[in-house]
Amino acid sequence: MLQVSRKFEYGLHAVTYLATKGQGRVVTVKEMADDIGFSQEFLSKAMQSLKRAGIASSVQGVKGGYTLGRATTEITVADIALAIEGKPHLVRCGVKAESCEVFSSCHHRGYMGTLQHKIQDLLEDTTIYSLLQQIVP
Amino acid sequence: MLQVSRKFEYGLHAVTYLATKGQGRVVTVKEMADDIGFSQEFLSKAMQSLKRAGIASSVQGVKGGYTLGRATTEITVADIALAIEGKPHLVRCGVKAESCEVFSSCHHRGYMGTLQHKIQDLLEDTTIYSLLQQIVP
DNA sequence: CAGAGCAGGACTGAATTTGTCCTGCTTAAT
DNA sequence: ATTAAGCAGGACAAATTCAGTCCTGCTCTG
Ligand code: FES
Ligand code: FES
Repeated sequence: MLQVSRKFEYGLHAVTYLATKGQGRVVTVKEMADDIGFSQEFLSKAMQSLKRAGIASSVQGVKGGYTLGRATTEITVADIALAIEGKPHLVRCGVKAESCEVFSSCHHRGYMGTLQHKIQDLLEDTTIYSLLQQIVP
Repeated sequence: MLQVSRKFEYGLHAVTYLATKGQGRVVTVKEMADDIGFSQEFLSKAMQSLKRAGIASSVQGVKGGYTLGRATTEITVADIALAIEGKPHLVRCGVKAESCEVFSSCHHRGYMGTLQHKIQDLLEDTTIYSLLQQIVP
């Protein structure tokens, strides 16, 4: 259906939220969830993915929580998508060739590949920094 | 997961298939399905969607089948996507606002909107004609 | 050492996708 | 007129994916 996953939306919200809080500030999942209006458990999953990708970094124990792992100019929307949804596969043969019954006779595999690339480029062109700039106050 | 639906793949295959057969030629679903290697029943669904959108036109009765509804230069990938998957909704609030719990506090709705537009533009930029040109013989 | 909070696996329910089936309608050919 | 090929489309079933919950363990502060 060419729709972004909910987990990705959670992640993007979380990152912009952290960004507005400033780099140093450690924020707990509960605080974020309450503040934004998400399910705490599920947001936690998204944060874990972001952490593994280095986009967020975590502090454990009491007084723990999450911060951004790097500057907002160094985080693109593509990074978040990759962290949360994994490598994109616009078509099935992207994940494994056998999933396309007609692999050998396929005429548009090449096009779909470049299309995916172009979409990827769109996502890479937007950093969190520039995303925040776009907000009208 | 930002992946195109199988039905769309079926439809795209079908359109390029019809295109290579020439405008006048009426092709039956069975022929297409056998030839390409798809499930006849399911391909039939895709064809019905294409028909409703005017991309394909059908001939009923014995000796019936499908033809392209208009010239290959007048069919874009976006048309096929629209016919088969309906209007695209990259984010949920695109379909209805209530599906976003945080509609009022959302920072990236604007961006997602323009992103969707850009993707749409990519799809509109490719006609079936130009797609067929790209095939290396 | 108690408790706040992250890490992550397992699991469940919901939603969507994918595919099949069946019935009816249209028309060419006999 | 009858038959059969083929489209139209609704209903349904299976499979897959997504969304969300639960539970257990680990880490650190006070
Ligand atoms: S082989 Fe995958 S789209 Fe054709
Ligand atoms: S309101 Fe829909 S993405 Fe924010």
